[in-house]
Amino acid sequence: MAKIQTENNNTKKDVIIQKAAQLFKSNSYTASSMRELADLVGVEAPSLYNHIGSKSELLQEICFKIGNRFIDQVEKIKTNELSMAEKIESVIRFHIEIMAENFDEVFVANHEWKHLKEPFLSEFLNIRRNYEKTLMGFIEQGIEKKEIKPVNPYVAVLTILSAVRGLEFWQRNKKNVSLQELENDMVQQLLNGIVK
Amino acid sequence: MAKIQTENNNTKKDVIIQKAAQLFKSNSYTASSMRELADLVGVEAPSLYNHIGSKSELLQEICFKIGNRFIDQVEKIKTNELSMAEKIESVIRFHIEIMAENFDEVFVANHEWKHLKEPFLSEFLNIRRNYEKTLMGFIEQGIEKKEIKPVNPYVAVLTILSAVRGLEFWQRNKKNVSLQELENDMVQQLLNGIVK
DNA sequence: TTAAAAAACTAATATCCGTTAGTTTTGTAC
DNA sequence: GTACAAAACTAACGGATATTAGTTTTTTAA
Repeated sequence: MAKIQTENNNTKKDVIIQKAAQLFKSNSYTASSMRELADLVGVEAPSLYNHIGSKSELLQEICFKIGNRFIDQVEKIKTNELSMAEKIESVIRFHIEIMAENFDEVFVANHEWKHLKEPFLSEFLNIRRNYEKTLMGFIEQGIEKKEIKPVNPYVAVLTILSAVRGLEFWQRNKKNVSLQELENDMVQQLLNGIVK
Repeated sequence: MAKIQTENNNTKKDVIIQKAAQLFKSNSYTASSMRELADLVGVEAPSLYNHIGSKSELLQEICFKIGNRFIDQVEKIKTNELSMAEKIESVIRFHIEIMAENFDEVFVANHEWKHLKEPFLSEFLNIRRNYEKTLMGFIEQGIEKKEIKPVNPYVAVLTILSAVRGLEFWQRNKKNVSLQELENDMVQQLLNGIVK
């Protein structure tokens, strides 16, 4: 009889969620079946339900785990004493770092949130909207303090968030670019541009 | 008996494809059913097959229509006589414009290409890889000519393409920002940065 | 050793999916 | 008007889906 293998302090539910993120990333949420997930976990499909409530619960866990991670980080930055330009730089850097550490989950949260069921969908969108408002606040204050050019804060936040999302396409194992180089170059371009 | 309504020079197939893009965008490709599409078109599901071959053919048409549109534009830019910095600016601008004109199709091509079947999947990835190489060439030549800072071309292209993709989240009808303002601000940030 | 709880299993359910077959209605050309 | 083609329809197929019910095996704790 097969058994779910856990490591460290992970519960069996944690293992299922991690494998779900891996599966949902490579095959999308709706096209992934619980049977495929069970194969990946090494167990029959109905056995999964001893540990989880439903397929959509898996998506919820992934999306909110990642959502909360971003919120925690930005709250820390809110209360520290950096200049606004430095705060924005910090945001770009932790985005890249969270993505590098939780590649599958971030990918799934970014791509599959629309399949969340109510009330989770509304809650997720609400969290995201508030997060964006916080970042827009950084830009606005930076403009007031003459650290930042007088750009449209909405466009600046949209540009930054979209750019860091592009890491999804970064081929981790191809020796093209190291994460460190990528992070530095992206920060440079978004803050200072590429034209001489 | 219901009938598919066409306008201008559109064939009925064109109508189906356009509605499919709309549906796939709001609900993703795999979660969209041919019955839902039929409802949207105003006809019974089997009737669709008088005009199309299969569900996956719809995805192919959408992805390659958009893919070819980008290729055509970049080919024009390749052979004109702008500076490299101006070429890059042109690329950013036509990306934004194509997205604005073909919102649904671009969204679907960006998000659902992974559900293309072979050999179309390989062909699509090949097209995209070549497209990115062309853009990296612009950056490299710009660096040689001292128009562009000595950045990593791969990172620069990744940043630019990801940033313009962010238009997906732009709320067209909310009076936040006009397309013109958005385009100008994004070009400014990607080329010249936001920090004073 | 034994009783209870946890976690696996098999079998099955109702539902939905893309698509085909076969038929009927609608539009077109003489 | 009549013949033909285009495009709609209804009915149905085989297969996949998430999940439940009920049972058996394994682990845990005394």
